[in-house]
Amino acid sequence: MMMDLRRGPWTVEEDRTLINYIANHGEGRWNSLARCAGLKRTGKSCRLRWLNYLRPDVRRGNITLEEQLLILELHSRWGNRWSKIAQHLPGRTDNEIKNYWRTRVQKHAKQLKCDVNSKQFKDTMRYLWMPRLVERIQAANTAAATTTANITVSAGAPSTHHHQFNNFHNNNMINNNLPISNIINISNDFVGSANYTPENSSTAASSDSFGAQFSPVSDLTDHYFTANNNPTATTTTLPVNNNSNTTTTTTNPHDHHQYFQAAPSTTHDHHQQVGGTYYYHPSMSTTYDQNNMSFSHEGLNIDDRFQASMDQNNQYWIEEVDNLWNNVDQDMWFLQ
DNA sequence: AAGCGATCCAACCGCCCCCCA
DNA sequence: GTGGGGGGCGGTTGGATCGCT
Repeated sequence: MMMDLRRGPWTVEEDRTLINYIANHGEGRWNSLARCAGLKRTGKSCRLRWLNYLRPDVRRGNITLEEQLLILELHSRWGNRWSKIAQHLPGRTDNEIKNYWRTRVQKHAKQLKCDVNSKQFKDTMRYLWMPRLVERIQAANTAAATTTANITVSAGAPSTHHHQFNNFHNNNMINNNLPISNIINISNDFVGSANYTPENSSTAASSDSFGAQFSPVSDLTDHYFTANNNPTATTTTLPVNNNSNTTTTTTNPHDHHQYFQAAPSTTHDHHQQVGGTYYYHPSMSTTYDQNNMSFSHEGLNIDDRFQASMDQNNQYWIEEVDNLWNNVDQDMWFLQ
């Protein structure tokens, strides 16, 4: 029997129903899940809503420089294998990466009047944009390293999302004035970061770097993300809904976190992780030596690195993420 | 302030593969 | 072996928002 199925945007009530159901019964078997939860949605719709939006470890906000670099690199290897690429960017969804690629990269290819699949364009990516990214990442980190202590977390890029569950994530990731140590500690999955250091950064786009290759993906990503298994409770304040200015102080987010962790995952891909919240910070964990094609770790521990770079980096990646794509003239010259 | 094109991104679609009865 | 359901994946759409004139 064909029951009337809802389509289009999810309501807060539907979200809540899905979240509660998954918290109690786990995910998977999406069609029966949709039925049993009383959602008038297809299983696919539920799956997508959960994986791309509601699951607690989904990471929102602008794509960082490091993430851009990784996306370019991985895409050059695997093409449009979005889910495969997403596996190497914790908290990012294939959908998000795909959207990023289409809106930024493909748009730029169009501006340059060349095919996104052409060798020309791929060379431009590898030999111009990627070194350019590396430079910017290094510049951001160099500036960040000069920043000193006692930093509290301030809003980086204001989220355009207003949904209560997004606010939940965003509040916990960057928008709360929590001490850094708390932010770090409520993570029990990943604190990911990276720092590419080209051998000769001031001429990274010059001929010296043209032949340089990045290390194999496994090397790259193994070094990108390091685990932090030190969960600690904290408290936060959540907006009640998008149309209201009222807020409510809930149980700590880590309780919520544990709540989600109760639900076992039954999927088999990169979405396997149900529990956990990513607290990623894009800075200064690992240094990539392009000449030796190897990585090395900085001596600082993760808290120090995080503290030292937080403020600066927030500023930098807002300003510089867009600049990557704004040198059309230079790119044109390169193409010729 | 209004109109309008550009941009973003959540959600959907269709195809395909895998697994199990 | 095979048919059907579940689910993964890449491509596309459409509504909301942005930003420029």
